[in-house]
Amino acid sequence: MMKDKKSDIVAVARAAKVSPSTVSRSFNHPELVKASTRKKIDRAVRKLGYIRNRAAQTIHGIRSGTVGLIVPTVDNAIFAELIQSFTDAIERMGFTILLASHGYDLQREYALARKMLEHRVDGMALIGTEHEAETLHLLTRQGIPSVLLWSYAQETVFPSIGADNLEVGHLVGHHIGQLGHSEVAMLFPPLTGNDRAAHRQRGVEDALAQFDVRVPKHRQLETPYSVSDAKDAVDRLIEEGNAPTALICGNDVLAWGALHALSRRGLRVPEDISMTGIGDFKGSRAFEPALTTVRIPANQIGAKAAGMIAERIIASQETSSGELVRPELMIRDTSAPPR
Amino acid sequence: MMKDKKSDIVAVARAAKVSPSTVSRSFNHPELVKASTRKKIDRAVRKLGYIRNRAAQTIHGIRSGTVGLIVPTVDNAIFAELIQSFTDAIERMGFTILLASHGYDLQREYALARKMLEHRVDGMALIGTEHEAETLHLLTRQGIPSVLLWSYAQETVFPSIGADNLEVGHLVGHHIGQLGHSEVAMLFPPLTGNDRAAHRQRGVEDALAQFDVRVPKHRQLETPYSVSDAKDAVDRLIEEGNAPTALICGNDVLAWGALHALSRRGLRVPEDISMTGIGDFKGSRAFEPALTTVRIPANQIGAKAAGMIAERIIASQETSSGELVRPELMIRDTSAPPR
DNA sequence: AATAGTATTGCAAATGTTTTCATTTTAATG
DNA sequence: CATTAAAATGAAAACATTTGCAATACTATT
Repeated sequence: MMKDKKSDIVAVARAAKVSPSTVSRSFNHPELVKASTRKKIDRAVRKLGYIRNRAAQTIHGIRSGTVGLIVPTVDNAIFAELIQSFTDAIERMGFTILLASHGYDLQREYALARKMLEHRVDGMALIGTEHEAETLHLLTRQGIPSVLLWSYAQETVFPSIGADNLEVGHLVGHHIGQLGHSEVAMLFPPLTGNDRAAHRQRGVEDALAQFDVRVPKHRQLETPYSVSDAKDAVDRLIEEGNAPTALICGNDVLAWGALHALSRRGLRVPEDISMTGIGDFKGSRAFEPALTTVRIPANQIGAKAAGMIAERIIASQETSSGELVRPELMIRDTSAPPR
Repeated sequence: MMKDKKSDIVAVARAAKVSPSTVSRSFNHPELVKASTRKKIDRAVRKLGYIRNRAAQTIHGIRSGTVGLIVPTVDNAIFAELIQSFTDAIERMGFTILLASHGYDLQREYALARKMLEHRVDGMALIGTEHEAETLHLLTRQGIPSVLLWSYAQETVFPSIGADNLEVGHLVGHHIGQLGHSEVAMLFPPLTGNDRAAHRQRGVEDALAQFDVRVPKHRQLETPYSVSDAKDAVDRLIEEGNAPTALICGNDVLAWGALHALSRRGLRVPEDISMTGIGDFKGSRAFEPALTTVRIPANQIGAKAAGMIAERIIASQETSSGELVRPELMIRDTSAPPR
């Protein structure tokens, strides 16, 4: 309103009758300034409504206090949980998050990473291990502490923390194979630019192959991550009379859609068709019937990644080379032997 | 790696054999520098891997190019869609988003807002109309263009864009009342610090009152936004033999959980119990049975809000005083007259 | 070829902090 | 009360840019 004049550190200094240096110190090294002056300064700050300008600090090579997080999409149960836990943890360490999403377009991811670098983020977190060489190169060249979330791989430039999606896929493939299914269908999202999905699918196929099970082309469904698209796709599959005895879904969201389709068609799960998801998102356990899926602990991954990146930022430690999080097969009510 | 020396604008200038001023200009006012010099500069930039430092620009009163977005939580279908559309739109306008979540704690919201101001965000977006006076005061005093998303109210300090949640609640209440239900239960999230939920519930009660329907205490369920909590709560309600003929849920997530509970209990929807949600999240239409709910167009709200805030930032326009988005009752398969 | 006008460029000041170093104040010691 | 050490403060340089103004280099015109 009125006191909008200008609130820089010198205005505060003037109001408190001290020098700007002292004001600065009272913020950054309070132990170096006398308690009484600190009090004066605090009063002036309050009176003027002064707010520190991090941009001006950042210019001094001081950390900006921000961490960039680039995800494929926010609007998806998968990443929502991950984003939440990551931001919570990173925030607790005093950082603020710069968020952007690229819609599974890795070129776009590069552009976004650049933009974040312009903002001088102290660290970067990306989803998955597959990225443009350009992007990775940019990050290493600028020496930005970075981590890759959600999937794990050994040979990555940056530490990755997450599950091995081949193993994840293997888990469900093996489960279904072992139950004795031979008529299997798969429902996955588009694989390009999505190492998670690609590896999972391969894992499933490899595991199934051990049981001499092949999934024919016409039973390999592909839809975006969307309940209704998944529902429609499965609905069509059933209508065509191609119903398998087991349907393996690339993630829980797709499985939910598929479950709805079967429900509408009057097919019983798991009696008529077995179904598996991947992710164990919130809600999958509560689904009726409870979904058999693979648990990938997003919370844990987010929190650990945050800790790891903060560590790398603060201590410049090159230490940890990532962490493999083990997925867990959650056998619930949607999978059973074929009749 | 090696070329890590230091890449400031003067290094670029040196490499291109021009003055720093010219380099700066070639970024900010390219039309003022000769094409050939621009080319030289570009080459130097590329060679050195120079990345602009927005912090240093921001110090000149130039916009930081960031917008703060503070939400109650990310990990929720409700906000996920909103965040996605808002960030997409705001990004398209050249801004980057600073994201934080306060977990329905408005004191925390204040602290987060402050932190964002330290980063000199160009604008702020908050969810809902209920906030600490402190927060609002802070924002106005600093003259930060701000908008309130998701719910609409007239008397707000900042323009709000969203639905009138009284109306939203009224819509479902009226629908259920008109169908002839008198044994009604409600399932809502905690109301404190959540104007959306509070208004909706009041709207429902008001509408029901017109049909002389009262919802007794023991049929007013409260759980956090969680499918499984909702499921458990409804499960308990049924078990106690208090089954109503209609269950009004504060949002779709809760309705999903409730639907699962009924499914498990073998109750048929809508034959035995009618059910309504609020929000029309992705997946509600595909649910089996398809959920009767109130559509609040998150995409639209997010995009419009982004436009509005960008406008206020760029043109300093005080113009638009917000926008009321009309909710739409989506009657689908979960509501019917009581038997 | 000289002139005027315009297009480019550079210089230097300014932006809001932090930090090093020097100076002043305060407290402790003899 | 003088002396010394420690504590507190201030002055000025530094950080990476932008920008107003002045200087220089072109271009077209006569």
